[in-house]
Amino acid sequence: MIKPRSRRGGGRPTISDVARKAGVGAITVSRALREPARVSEELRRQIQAAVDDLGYVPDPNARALASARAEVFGVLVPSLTNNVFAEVVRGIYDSLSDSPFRIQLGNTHYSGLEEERLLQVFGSQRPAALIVAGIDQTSTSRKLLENAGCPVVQVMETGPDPVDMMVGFSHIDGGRTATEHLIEAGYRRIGFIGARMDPRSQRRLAGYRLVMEKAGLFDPRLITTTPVLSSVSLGRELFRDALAKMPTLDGVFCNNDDIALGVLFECHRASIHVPKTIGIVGFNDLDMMQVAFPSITSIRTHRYEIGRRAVAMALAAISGHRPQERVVDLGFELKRRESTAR
Amino acid sequence: MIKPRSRRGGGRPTISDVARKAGVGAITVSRALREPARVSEELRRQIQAAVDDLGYVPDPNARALASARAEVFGVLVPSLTNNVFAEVVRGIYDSLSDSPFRIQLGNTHYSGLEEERLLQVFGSQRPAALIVAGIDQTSTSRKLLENAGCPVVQVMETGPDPVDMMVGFSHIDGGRTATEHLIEAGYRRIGFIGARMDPRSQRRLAGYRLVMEKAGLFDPRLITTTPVLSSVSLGRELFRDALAKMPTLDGVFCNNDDIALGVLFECHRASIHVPKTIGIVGFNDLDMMQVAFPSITSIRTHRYEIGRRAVAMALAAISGHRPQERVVDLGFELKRRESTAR
DNA sequence: GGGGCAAGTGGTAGCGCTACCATTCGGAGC
DNA sequence: GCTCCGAATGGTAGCGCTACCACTTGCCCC
Repeated sequence: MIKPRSRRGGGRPTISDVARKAGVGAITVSRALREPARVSEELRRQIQAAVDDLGYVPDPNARALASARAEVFGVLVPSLTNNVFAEVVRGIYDSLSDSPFRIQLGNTHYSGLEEERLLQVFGSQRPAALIVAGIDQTSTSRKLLENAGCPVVQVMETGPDPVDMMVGFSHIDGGRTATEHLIEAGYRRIGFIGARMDPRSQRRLAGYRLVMEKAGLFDPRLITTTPVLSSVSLGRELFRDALAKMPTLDGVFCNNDDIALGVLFECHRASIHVPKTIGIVGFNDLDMMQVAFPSITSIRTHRYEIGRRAVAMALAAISGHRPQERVVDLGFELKRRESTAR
Repeated sequence: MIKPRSRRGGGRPTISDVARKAGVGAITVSRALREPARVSEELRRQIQAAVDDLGYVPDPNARALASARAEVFGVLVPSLTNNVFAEVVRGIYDSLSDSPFRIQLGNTHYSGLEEERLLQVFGSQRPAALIVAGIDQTSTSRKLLENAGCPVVQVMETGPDPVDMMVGFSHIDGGRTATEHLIEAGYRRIGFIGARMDPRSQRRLAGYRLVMEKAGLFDPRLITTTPVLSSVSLGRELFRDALAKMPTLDGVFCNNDDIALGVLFECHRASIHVPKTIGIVGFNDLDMMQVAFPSITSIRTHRYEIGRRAVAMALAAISGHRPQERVVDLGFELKRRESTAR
């Protein structure tokens, strides 16, 4: 006694239903869907008709199992709410929206261990590509990436030793540029304020320090940081700390724009004139920086473009045309605004 | 001639490798992994040892195919960069990080058509649950949700007719509360400024209108909206438009906090005193509202909690304990601040 | 005019896992 | 002592798809 079909499947049409209806073999349907060029015009039309008629949608799980490759991009970012990564992710989504690839997004919470765990999980799906934020993976993570058997793109930063490919920019140079700008604008007692000091923030700080030392302006008491997650209100508090520690402060380079905004608000509240008494430079150049009053000088980074480029490189690699340049530096731009126009 | 194993598989250990090593049947391994209670202590230990030894990780695709159910939560939001949805998504991620469920995140770009397309794609995976933003699905989307064969949670809003479950709050009431507050604070020529007027913004506007009409203060020229995506700089522009149209404006209820911040900055720039000349109320209560100078009155919404609750309800439904309350209203809170303290 | 070759099509045999149904075995119940 | 039952385990047969290898044409080339 044989139950005819769909004992478990829930009765959705399968590829054989389509094949039967179109009067062809199942493989031909499979091919028509994946490599239309290899199927004759005629059959393609018949098959398409059958597909439309039955409302057939291929089962991605069966597909992944049979081909040992899932049409999934694994994406690992340290935060979902940080606008910076949200923009990168948006770039990735927009670039993949017309492709068959799905996206598996993971949140590492800035934790190397969490990253390892997620890479393990993602790897078990045999993804088509992996995009990970940062270049400071643990050695375990690095090994997982190297053995993933798919293109890997590290994003947000550039560095000397890519697992596979990289798209980003130099955070040291960003920190350097911001600090040089403050010095050129005439500021001398320039503080660094930073929250959630992840490796990228550390490098911005390193850039700041290089420039300050070279100018003979460095003083460790100018630096105010915390591992706490960044926010506008934290920016305000850190600025107050910095000022208490160093009342002669005349400028600040902030870790990011949230902090910069917090500094600006505190200046308003305490009637500290910006840019006369204090100059402010942010990092990332969120939309609101140009609207703020006074508008805030910031380092514009190309987050959305990083996402797009990462996908483009991964897709190229998947189709066998691995790009010449394994490391792409998208740079950044200093946006001079009122907050440093002394 | 038989090639022994892993013709395509890439040589990763499979469940039969584990079974052989542990000296048990493959099913027993499967059970030990999924329902440990049904396997004896003894075998469980042996199996665990074999798993650890081989570094076995189950293949989620094979699992999904065999069980006709993927361990995936499909999540559909209209924007990835809007902090409001980012917070909801973060709540969802945090709630699922210790579960076997993966997350498939889709970006509908506020488009009903895009939502339909994504529901189609997500549905083809047989997800364990679906979480979608909003309650205004197209009839096609609604049908797809109803036939998804899994728990469905609509989030961000409450309404009378859930597909399955709902977690959110009433945007009409939010708009009403914000407007009432402005009137109570002594403002009369109260404008509404809104960007990207999605259904939720429309309902906030409806709440505003109800209250204004009831108070005999309504005037259509008080309303300034645009379908353009919201941003701080757009808030500034819209406020200028509103003021040009209606110079006697003495208060604004903003669609969201970005717009409110743009209004505040423009007030600074134009030396319009807040709250004396203009009162400002935002919506969502982002962290920066309380730091702004002057701090901005806003309607605090519980985005993160909405994400967590949605997952909790879905998980309960999956395990067969569908919650009594199908519609959960998490409410909101008016945060009175300096921007309306006349 | 026969071999060679490419294009088009199909059959078979899995991919790695779990649903479904045995099967075994020890102990409770009469 | 026998039946009955539940707990523990295993075998078989797929889930829906694609890799791999035929096989059939038609046509070009020498």
